[in-house]
Order: sequence, then C-alpha cells, then structure tokens
Amino acid sequence: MACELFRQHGIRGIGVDAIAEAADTNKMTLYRHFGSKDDLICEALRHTSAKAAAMWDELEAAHPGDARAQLDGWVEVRSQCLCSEPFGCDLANAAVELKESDHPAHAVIENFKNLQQKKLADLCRRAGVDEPEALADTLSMLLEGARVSRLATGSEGPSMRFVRACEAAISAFAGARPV
Amino acid sequence: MACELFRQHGIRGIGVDAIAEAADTNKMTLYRHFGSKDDLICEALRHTSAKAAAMWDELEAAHPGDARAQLDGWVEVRSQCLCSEPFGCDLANAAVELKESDHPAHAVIENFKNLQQKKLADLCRRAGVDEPEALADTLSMLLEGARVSRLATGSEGPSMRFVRACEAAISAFAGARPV
DNA sequence: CTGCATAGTTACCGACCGGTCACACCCATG
DNA sequence: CATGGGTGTGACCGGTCGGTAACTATGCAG
Repeated sequence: MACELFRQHGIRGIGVDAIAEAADTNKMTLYRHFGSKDDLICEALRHTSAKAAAMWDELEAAHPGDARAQLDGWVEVRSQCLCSEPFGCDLANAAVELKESDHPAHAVIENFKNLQQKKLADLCRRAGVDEPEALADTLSMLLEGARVSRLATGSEGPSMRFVRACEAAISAFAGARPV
Repeated sequence: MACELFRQHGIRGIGVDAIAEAADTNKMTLYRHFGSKDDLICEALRHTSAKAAAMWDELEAAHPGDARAQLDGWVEVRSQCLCSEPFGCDLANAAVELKESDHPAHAVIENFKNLQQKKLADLCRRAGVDEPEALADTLSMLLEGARVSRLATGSEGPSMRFVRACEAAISAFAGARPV
C-alpha cells in the first residue's frame, strides 16, 4: 500500500514507479486511477484518516456511555500507538513535508485534525471536564509533541512521560475529581 | 543563507544549485567548502542550534538568579516564537523529513534536543519544581506539539492555548506555589 | 613578475523524477 | 467470432537532481 511507502520513505522520497511496483501493477495503470501523484497523496491521507477515525468507535465500544473511562482510554490507546507506530502521524508528517501552501493535501490534513480536535473536545465535555476545549488542546499538543519528539530523540526522550503528562493535564482541567 | 531555504522549501525540496545561487556563489565553490549536501544540511542545523542556544543566555540575563521567572520567561519566549516562526522547529522538521535512519543529521538533531531538554530540566530544578524532569518533558511535548499543530491546522488550532497549557503543567508539577 | 591557492564558469555525468505515448494483450459481453 | 474496455509493457519526454572535470580569472605573498 502506498501509505506504507510514504510513511517509510517520505512523500517526496518515494517515486511513482516504486509505488506502482509495490502495488503489483505499473505506473500507467496507476495513472489511470489517480490523475497525479498529488491525487494519490491525498487519497492515501484520506485512507489513513478513515482508519484513524475508527478508533473513536472502538473507544465507545470499550467503555459504552462512560465518557471519563473513554478519555482515560484515549490516553492509553494513544500511548500504545506511540510505541507501535514510531513513524508518528502520517497527516502531521505530511503537513511538515509539504511546504507548498496550496498543495491539495493540506485541506485533507486540516479537515482531519479539526475533526479529531472536535471529537476530543466533545469527549472531554461529556466527561464533565470544566474546560473541555483547553484540555482537548492540551492533550492534542502533548500527543503531537510526543510523536515528533520520538522521531527526534527516540523512545528515551520526553515521549516517555506522555501518560504522566496527560494525567496531570486531565487533573488540572477536570475540576472536581470523579470516583 | 541555506537555513532559510531549507526552512521554506524543505531539505529535499531545494537543490544545491539554488542554495549556491542564493549564497551569491556557485555550486563548485560550495562543494569545495562542504563535501556534500548532507554535510551542508548538518552545518545548517548546527548553525540553527547555536542560534537557538543563545536564548538561554538571554533568559538568564533577563531574570538573573530568578529561576522561576526564567521558567515563566521560557513560556513567554516560546509562545512568541510560535507566532514569529510559523515554520516550526528546523531540527524537528528535519527529523521528520529525513527518513534514512543513518543520516548524519540525526546525530545533530538528537544532540541538540537532548541539550535543550537537559537545560530545561535544570531550570525546572533550580525553580524548585517537585518533579523537574516530568515538567520539562511535558513542556517539551507541549512546545513541539504546538509547533507541528500550527503547521497542520494553522494558528487557530490547539497551539492557541499553548501558554494556558504550560501554566497548567507548571502548576501541576511545581508543588507548593511560589509568590 | 612569479607562484600559488582560491574562486568562477561552463559543460557534463548518470540517475531519477512525474507523466505520456503507442501498442499488445486479455477477457467478458454481444 | 467480433468488439470494446480495462490492463500490462516499454520506450520515451523534458526536467531536475547531486556531484565532478577542466579551464579560466582573480588576488595575494614572495
């Protein structure tokens, strides 16, 4: 899959030929389905977005109706992702890599990040947090920071304390502590 | 300067010819000073590191002997950098962009980030924070996260509340509040 | 003036890039 | 059998990449 190649070599670091070959096809057929490499990039990011969005359903399924448990679950799931996905967030990495401000992928990235942000803030609100937006923003920054920090300094860096930091943030913004 | 071109177009996005031209010279002369583009990248990152390291001296000069004020000053300075340097951290961006794990730039990046981390943790310690490493890690993650978040969703995203999040983190980890 | 190191110029190298072309192919539907 | 649409193939386009060779121009020390 193209996502994997973009992840491993970077969007600019992989050629269309190699992508086609990895898909057990050839460049011409690939160009008949996607008009350009930029289209392919957008489609790959959309695919990654869709997969990431599924996490919210799993969270709801794991702790049905218990928003506070879902919030704790979010921290847990994200912490595990930090270890299992050492390349960081494909969407954020693409935002860093694609400097052309008019690249169509930027719209995909922004849509996805805004949606995630909205869902997280909503979860915080349902969990009875005093300042849901502030907590959601803090958790987002901690997550993005942990991912890029892991790329820069490895697993021994600041990202080691991601869970600690999240718990402190939740305590700080949650107001009255639940059970 | 090459730093600026790497920042604006990405390390892979700018060619040696363009760098030479921007330096009012030509490719051959440039290759006589730097053995390869990778060397040039490392040198540019080292240069950026050195400039960034100067911030610590300014912080000490602004609040001599007052570690707690320096810590608040760190948040203030970093918050201003978020606005004045919308491209994010050159070192972190390079870590995202350079996927080859054996690229010499990774050593430069890791050294710099580790040094920053050590200095920040030391500042936290001198400020009498209960858990200096935990606070330093949290602040680092918030900063890196704010920068990449700004690249992904612009100035209206989570990075808007960077200062709020930092203050909450400081409160959470500082223990007894100072004056 | 003579050397010599440095820098500038131009052309070039092989490799790869994103993207397109013409053409053979396969296979299902009619 | 015929036809037509999707697929595979390989050559090809112009352009750019990082890096080098050969030669010239410049400036400075002896």
